[in-house]
Amino acid sequence: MRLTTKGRYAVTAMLDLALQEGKRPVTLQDIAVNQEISLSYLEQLFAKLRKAGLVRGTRGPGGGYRLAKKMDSISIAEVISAVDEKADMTRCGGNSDCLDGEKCLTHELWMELSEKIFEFLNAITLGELVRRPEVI
Amino acid sequence: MRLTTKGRYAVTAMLDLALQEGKRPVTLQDIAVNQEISLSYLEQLFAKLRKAGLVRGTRGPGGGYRLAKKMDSISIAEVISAVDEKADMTRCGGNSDCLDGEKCLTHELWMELSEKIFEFLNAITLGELVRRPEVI
DNA sequence: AATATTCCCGAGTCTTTTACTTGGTTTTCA
DNA sequence: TGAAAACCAAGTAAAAGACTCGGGAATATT
Repeated sequence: MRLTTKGRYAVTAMLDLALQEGKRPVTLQDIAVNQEISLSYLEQLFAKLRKAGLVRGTRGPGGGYRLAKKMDSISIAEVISAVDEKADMTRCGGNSDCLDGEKCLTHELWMELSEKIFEFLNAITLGELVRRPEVI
Repeated sequence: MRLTTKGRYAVTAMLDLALQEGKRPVTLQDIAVNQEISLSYLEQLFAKLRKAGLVRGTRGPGGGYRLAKKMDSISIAEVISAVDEKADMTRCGGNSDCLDGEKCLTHELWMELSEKIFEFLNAITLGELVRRPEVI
């Protein structure tokens, strides 16, 4: 579970969609201005979000993006892992027997922590975030 | 609160130190082999950890690094923020009035989430991680 | 039908961050 | 004295992040 600006862009954009839910679909142009980010880069992020089944785009004038699922069934972890290709952070691939058993103990600990972070972010939905306060 | 491989290296290394606490100090050479990372890069990370007052190094043969504080008073968040220079993830600097008030609402939401993540990682200490299971 | 608006797509480039390399110096133990 | 380690700094290579450009394809409005 990586947590970088890329993930932030995605989450913030999804929050934007969630906030406009029910109204007209949100255009990438709007979000681009909103977040001060390039349109084309956003398109690339949304291509991933779409592939992950999180958003649905409609073309033409008046078109834009909507959430593909209910905002309460979209977790933050889902959004983040949709956009960043997780490049095996452990290098020993979590097989937990890299060279010496002793030596990999710290890796194992990291994996555990990493899992907890995932669970944490997986337990928060867009819906909950939008319905503040007392998010968590 | 960024969460990247750099932070992972730092946390894993600190866990290593915590596990060896009481024994001889741990050399960077050991950690370098352990984590399959370059010695010099580790030195750079440890320079930051040292400046943050998290580790203490002793030179000469038989030397190495030890934790500078009790492992129970070192949080994961502390370790991570020691190594990565947080480059303003929001761009509006959290002043929450970037252009239009409405437009910055999503930023605000992100800030909130970000804070929660920090609190989460700040509540976990090296000590707790080492004394598994049931970390959290 | 024509046009403008939007999503969609891919290839390339610039920038920043990560990670490494090299070549040293200091301290300290044996 | 010599070796083992922390320290330090400057530069380079590799990867990821962010952007640019140039087009398509769908669709609502005129």
